Amino acid sequence: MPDQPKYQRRKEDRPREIADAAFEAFAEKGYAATRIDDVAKRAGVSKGLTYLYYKTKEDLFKAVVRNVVVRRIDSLIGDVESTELSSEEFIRGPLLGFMQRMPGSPIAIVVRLLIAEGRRHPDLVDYYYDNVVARGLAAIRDFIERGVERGEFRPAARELQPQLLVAPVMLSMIWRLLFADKSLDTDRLMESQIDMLLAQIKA
Amino acid sequence: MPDQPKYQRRKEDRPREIADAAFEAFAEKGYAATRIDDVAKRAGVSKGLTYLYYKTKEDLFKAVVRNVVVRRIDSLIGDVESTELSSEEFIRGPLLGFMQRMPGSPIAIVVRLLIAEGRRHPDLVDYYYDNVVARGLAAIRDFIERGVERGEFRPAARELQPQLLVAPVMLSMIWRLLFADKSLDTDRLMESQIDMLLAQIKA
Amino acid sequence: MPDQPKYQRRKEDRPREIADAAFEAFAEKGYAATRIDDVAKRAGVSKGLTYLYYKTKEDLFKAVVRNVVVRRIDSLIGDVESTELSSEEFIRGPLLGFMQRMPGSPIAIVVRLLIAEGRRHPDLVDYYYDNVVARGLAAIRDFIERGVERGEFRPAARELQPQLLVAPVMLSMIWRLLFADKSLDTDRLMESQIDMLLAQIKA
Amino acid sequence: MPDQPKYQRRKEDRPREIADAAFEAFAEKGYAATRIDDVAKRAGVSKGLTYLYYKTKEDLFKAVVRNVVVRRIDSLIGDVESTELSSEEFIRGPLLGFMQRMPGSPIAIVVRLLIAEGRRHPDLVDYYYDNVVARGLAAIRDFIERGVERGEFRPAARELQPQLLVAPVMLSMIWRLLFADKSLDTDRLMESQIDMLLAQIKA
DNA sequence: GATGAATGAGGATTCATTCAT
DNA sequence: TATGAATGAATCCTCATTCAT
Repeated sequence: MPDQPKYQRRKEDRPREIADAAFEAFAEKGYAATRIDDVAKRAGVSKGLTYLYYKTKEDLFKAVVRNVVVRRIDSLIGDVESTELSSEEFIRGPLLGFMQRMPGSPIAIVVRLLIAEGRRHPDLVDYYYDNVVARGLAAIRDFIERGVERGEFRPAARELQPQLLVAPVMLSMIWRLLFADKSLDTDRLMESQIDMLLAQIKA
Repeated sequence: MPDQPKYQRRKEDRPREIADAAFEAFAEKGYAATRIDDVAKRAGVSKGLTYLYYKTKEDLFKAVVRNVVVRRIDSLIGDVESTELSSEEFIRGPLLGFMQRMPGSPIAIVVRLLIAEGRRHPDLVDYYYDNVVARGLAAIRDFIERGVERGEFRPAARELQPQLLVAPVMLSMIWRLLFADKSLDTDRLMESQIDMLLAQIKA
Repeated sequence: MPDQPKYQRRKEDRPREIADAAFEAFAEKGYAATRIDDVAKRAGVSKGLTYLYYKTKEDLFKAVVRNVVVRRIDSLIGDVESTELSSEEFIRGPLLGFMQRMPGSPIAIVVRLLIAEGRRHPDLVDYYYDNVVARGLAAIRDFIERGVERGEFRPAARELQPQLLVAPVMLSMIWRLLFADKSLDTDRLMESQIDMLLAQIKA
Repeated sequence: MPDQPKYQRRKEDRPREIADAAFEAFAEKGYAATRIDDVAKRAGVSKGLTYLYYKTKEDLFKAVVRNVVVRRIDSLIGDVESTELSSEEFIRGPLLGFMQRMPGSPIAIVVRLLIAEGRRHPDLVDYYYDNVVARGLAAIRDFIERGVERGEFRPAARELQPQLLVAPVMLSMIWRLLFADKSLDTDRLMESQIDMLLAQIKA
C-alpha cells in the first residue's frame, strides 16, 4: 500500500496514541531502557512529535501512569460498587473476580514501573497512593462497615487490616511479573484468603 | 614514608567489597541510574579495577544479586531451622520474627531490583527462584508435613498454598519500598495472617 | 458572527511586521538563540506564514538588517543634511546630536548582529558597508571639503580620517551594549572628540 | 605514519589544548555555531574528553575567555609599565605600539565573542570589565596623573576621559573584524588621535 | 595488579522547515 | 493565504568500556 501518506494530521488522537505506545514500551523494557525513538516508532510518529505533546521523557512517564490508572481503575472499581448482593455473595462473586483480574491488568504493570522508578518520582507515587491505594482501602473499610451494620459481620471485623485482602493480589502480581512460567494458582490463592477472612469475620 | 598506603587491604576481599558497594548503589539509585564510577568510589577503588573483576556492568549486577541472596538467605533461614519448639510455638516465634525482618532486609531490595530489571535477566530470576523462592516454599511445605505427622495440623493442611504465608511479607516489602511514610503496621499484618492460617490448619 | 477576525490587517504589511518582530527578537536574544516560533508569535502570525515571505531564517536575518538599515539610516542622515549653518555650528549642533543618538539607535543593534554573525554573511557586511559606512564617510568628507572651500577649515583638514569622528560613537555603542550599567558619559566623550578635531582643523 | 597511537595520555596539557582549540573554533564560527565535536577534533581529542575538563559548552566558553584574557593582557600591559621615558616619548613609543597591536591580538576576538554572547554571560562581561577595561582605564589615569605631577601635562589633563584613547582602538578592532578587506590605516588613526590628545594636554 | 585518562556509541532534546488542511 | 501539526537532522551530554602507564 504505497498510498499511505507519511504525513498525517490527527491532533486529537496523538497524545493518547503516544501515551499508549509509551505504556507498551515501558511495560516491555522499563523506563530507563525505553528510548523515545522506540515510543515514537510504536506510535507511528516522529520523535519530534512526541516532544510536542510531552516536554520530557519524565513527563511522558507520568502521563502514562496517570493515564493507565485513571482510565482503568475507575472501570474496575465501578464494577464492584454497583451491587445489591449480600456481603458474602459479593465477596465471593464480584470482589473475588475483581481481585483475580488485577494481576493480569495494566495496573500490575504500573505497579512494576512504580517499584522500579518510584524513588525518582515521589509525586507519582503519591498520586498512585491517593488514587488507587487509598481509594481501594477506603472501599474495603466501607464495605466491612456496611457488613457490620447489616449484622453480616462481627463488630471485631472493623479491626481487620484491609491489606490482608490485598496481600495475595500483590503476591500474585509480582509472581506473574517475575515467574510467569512457574505455575501458581493465583485464583485459588485469593479464594483461600477470602475463605480465611470470612471465617474470621462472619457473624 | 609518605608513600605508604593508608590502609592495607587484602586483595581477596576486593571482589566482595566492590559487589557490596554496587549493592548499595543499586539499592539507592536502581540499576540504570548507577554509574560504575559511583560503585568504584564507594568501594574506594578505581573504575578500572572494577572491570578487572566484573567484565560488564551486567556481570556486576548479577554478582550483586547472587551475592546478597546466598549470603543473607542462608543466615536468615539458618536462624529458623534450628529449633525444637512445637509447630505453633515455632510459627508464632521464630518464623514470625523471620517474616517480620524480611521487609527491612536486603532481600527486599533484591526483590525490587528483580522486579525492575528481571525482564532483561531471566537467568537471574531463575537463580533467585531456585535459591530463595523454591527453597522457602519447600521449607514451608516440609514444616507443614511435619506438623501433620506430629498430629499438630490437620491433614487438610497439606493443601495449603505456602504463598499464603508469603503474601503479607510481599505486600509489606512493596509497601515499605514505595510508601515508607504511609504508616502500615506490617508486624500486625503478618500476625493476623498467621492467626488465620493457624485457625485453619490446627488439629 | 463570531468568525470575524478581531482585527483586519492589510496583507501588504505582513512582511514588514514579521521583519520588525524578527528585529526585536534578534536584538534581544541574538540570531542563533531566536526561534522562528518566537518571531511568529511576536508578529501575531503563524510560523508557516513566516516561511511564505522568507524562505529561510537566514533570509529573514538579511531582510532584517537591510530593512533596519535603509529605513533608519535615511531618516538619521536626513536630519543632518538639511542645514545652512556654519560648519562649526553644524558640527556642534546637528552632527553632534546625530552622533549622540547613535548608541541608542537600532543601528547599534545591527552593529552587534553584524559583529556576531558577520562572518557567515559577507554579503550583508558588504551591504552594510556600502549603505551605511561608505555613505557616512563620504558625507563627512564632503562636509570637510565644503568647509575648506568656504575657508572655515584649513586645507590640511582634507587629510583628516573621517573615522576619527566615528571612533567615539563606536566605543559608546559597544560600551552600552556590554556595560550598560557601568557609567560612561558618552555625550561628553563625543563632545570632547569634536573639540579636539575642531581645534585641529579650524582655519 | 601508522605508528601514531590513537590513545595518548597527556593530562597536563589537555585542558589548555582544548581551550586553545575552542578559542580558534569560537573565533572562526562564533559560540553558537561551534560544535563541541569540532573543538575536540581540532584538539585531536575525543568529544568525551572535552567534557572531562569542561562540564558544559558554556564552561568551555568561559574558560576560553578568561584564558585568553589573563594570558595576553598581562604581557601586553607589562610591556607598557616598565619604562623611564618622558610621558610624550612613552605615549608616542610603547603605548602607541601597544594600541596598534590590539586590533590584531586575540583580545579583539574576545571582544567580538563578548559582544555577540555577552547578554547570556553577564559574569563573563563583568570579569572582562574588571580584568581588562577597569585595569586599562586605571593605568591610563595613573599615567596622566604622573605626567601632571611631573609638569609634563597641564592640570586640566586630569579631566580627560581615558576612553578617548581607547576609542580609535575600538573602532580599529571592529573595522578589522568586519571589513578586513576595506582598507583603513588603523595605525595612522591612532597616531592622529594621540597627536590631538597631546596637543590638548601638553603643558 | 591498579589507575584514571581517553574513547565513542547512544540517547534526550531542539528547532528550522515542510505540508496537509 | 494562513495555520500549526508533523518531520528529522543536528547537537549536547552521559557513561560503559578500553588501555597506556
